[in-house]
Amino acid sequence: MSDSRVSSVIQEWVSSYPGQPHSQPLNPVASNQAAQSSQMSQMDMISYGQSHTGIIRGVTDERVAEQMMGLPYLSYNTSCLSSNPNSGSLNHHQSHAGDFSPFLLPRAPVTKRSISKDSAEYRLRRERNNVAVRKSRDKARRRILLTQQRALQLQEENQKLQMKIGQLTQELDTLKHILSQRHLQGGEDGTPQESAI
Amino acid sequence: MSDSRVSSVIQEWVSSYPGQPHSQPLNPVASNQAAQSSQMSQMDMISYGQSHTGIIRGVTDERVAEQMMGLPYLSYNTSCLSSNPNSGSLNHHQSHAGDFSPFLLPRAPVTKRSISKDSAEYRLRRERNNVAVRKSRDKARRRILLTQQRALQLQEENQKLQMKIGQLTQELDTLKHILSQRHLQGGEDGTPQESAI
DNA sequence: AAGTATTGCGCAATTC
DNA sequence: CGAATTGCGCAATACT
Repeated sequence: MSDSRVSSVIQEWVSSYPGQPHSQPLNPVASNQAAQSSQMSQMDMISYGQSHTGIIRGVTDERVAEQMMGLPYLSYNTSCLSSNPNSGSLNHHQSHAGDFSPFLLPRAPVTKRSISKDSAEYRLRRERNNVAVRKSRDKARRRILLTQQRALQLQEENQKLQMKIGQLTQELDTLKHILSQRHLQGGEDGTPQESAI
Repeated sequence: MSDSRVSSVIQEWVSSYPGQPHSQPLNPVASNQAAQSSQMSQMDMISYGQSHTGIIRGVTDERVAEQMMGLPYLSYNTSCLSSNPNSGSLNHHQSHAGDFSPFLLPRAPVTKRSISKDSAEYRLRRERNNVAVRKSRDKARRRILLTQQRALQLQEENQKLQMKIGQLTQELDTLKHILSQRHLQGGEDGTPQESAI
């Protein structure tokens, strides 16, 4: 019956959850300055490595500052400008970190690799990532949908099972009753049969 | 037992789905040029309507502009959306252009209220929206989580129920068998009780 | 080391 | 008008 249908859905659902997607987000990291693209555009450069504090920010931008402002909703720790690896207390691989002593000067930019936003390579990367993002989100949407459907089906199935259990239980009680009656009757009087289940 | 726990979870889950969130997405609208903030920043202005060819601002009337805003003009063009995961798609930026209904032409500077991105009001709006967005997403995340938990619990419960049905069925078969035996045998031997089931 | 997959974020358009 | 949603691109990460 519907079993086959359910099964298939479940299967799809299961396939949506391979082991573990990745690892739990748990990443409250402050990658806040993301949207700063608007201002960033002025710099037209982003450093892929640790573009540290001073470097990027601190540049003439009001918008950023404003964004840093109060967040009524779950305040964020806007304070540090991203790039700070240990921010969220994440284990991440802070890999290369000790290089610069506690005081790194904004200069000595260990600049990993600055890429011009005009660079063809940059655009290529961006476009690829955008594609990946869309793909990933579609996937997520489908997964969520499947989970919802799965939940609904399980709920239905559950009700049916409960119902069945109710029937079986009742039937069982009846039989037990009948049996006990007969047992008592052994050879004595003859009580009615109660054929009705 | 666990019932109470399940119930509570279910309740939470249910509360996460008030009737309908809003309405189905279905909105493939081309809001693509969103990220252009980098470029936009140069203009420092955004037109809420469709800026377009030459004519853009020139009108300052907010009210009128806002009314126009809600019009579903260029809503449909990138119909590529629906269910189509086509990751590799390059669909998406083709923008809105030339397809308007017979009436209403681009000519009337349908210009919307242009708001300076420097404007305090703008920043205020943005910040509020950002807060709302975060809130909304948190909510969504929680909802998804609840759905997953719900599905898992239902699954467990299901297994238990199946198991129980198996037991009951077996017990029932046994009793039926016993009963049939007695029926046939009348009142002779005493078949073992098989109390153990 | 390089490429893809995820995730949080802000923007802007829409919906309520 | 204002809050809630949603699709999108960006950048930082996580994973391969």
